Amino acid sequence: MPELPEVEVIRRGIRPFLTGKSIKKIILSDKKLRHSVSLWDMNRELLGNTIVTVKRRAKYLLCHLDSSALLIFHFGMTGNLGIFPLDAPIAKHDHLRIELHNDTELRFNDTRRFGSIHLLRPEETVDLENTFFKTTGPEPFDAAFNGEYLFNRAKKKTQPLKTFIMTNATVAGIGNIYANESLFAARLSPVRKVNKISLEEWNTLVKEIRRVLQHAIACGGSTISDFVNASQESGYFQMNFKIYGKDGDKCSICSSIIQKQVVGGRASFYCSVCQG
DNA sequence: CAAGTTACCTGACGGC
DNA sequence: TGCCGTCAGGTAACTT
Repeated sequence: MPELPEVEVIRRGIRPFLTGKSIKKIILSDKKLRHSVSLWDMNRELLGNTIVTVKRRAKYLLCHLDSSALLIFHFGMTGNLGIFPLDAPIAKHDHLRIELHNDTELRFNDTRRFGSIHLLRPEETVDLENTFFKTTGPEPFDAAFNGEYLFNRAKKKTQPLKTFIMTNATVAGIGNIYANESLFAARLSPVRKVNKISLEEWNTLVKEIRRVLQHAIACGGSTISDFVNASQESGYFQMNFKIYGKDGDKCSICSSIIQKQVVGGRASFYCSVCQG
């Protein structure tokens, strides 16, 4: 379930193996992803071109080509990218293989196919923020993401706090796990109505979201479930969750029993004492 | 227009 | 043993 930290870890993991490499061959599986690209379009925009930078925006990974074309990956629930020797066995659910000129291969694997692959032609990449990312909110580490921004955005809404921060238009990259962890760190209840949150509380939440995400990136991304880091070694660092999946356990602050409740259709974990 | 619900997928797991 | 229901959650499309 790659959220922002996991995508960032994948990016850092594969970037050195991709930059400066040109694309020699592309192989697609016959399975459809949530969104995918035809082999014909891939070949036209990618073959013979060189990857110049690997970036991230929200939970998307962006491979910029020297032609200015852009190959974009979203990992959905179970997606992953890795670099392999050409003769490494093909895994079940490998949906895209991009052979590079140095006889290595970038492989996109996605068991549940909630992931997506997008390809933008050079002329489509000039103003990404107003096109592809038109509805995507600020990055959590951007100055634009601050207490005042959240306060103003929330004041006319009645949503639960957790749903609000998981909405990509509010802030990019926060999924269920880090929403739970950030709210616990900020001592805020997931079910609070967002129009009742004070500016001071929003400021605290911004600070805690950044701290939680930064910590997760530093831990190499979480290794929960089927996330595997870019070098394909499962779990080299394990993020220690304080609240996610801990229902029935004692709160690390006050020893009360951690509760589980569905909020906005998603499993939510919280301490009813600390996050009153 | 905001907010809530469902569809898309596979695999792991628990109950019987 | 094996069958079935449930759950996991990112996002878009849908309904209320």
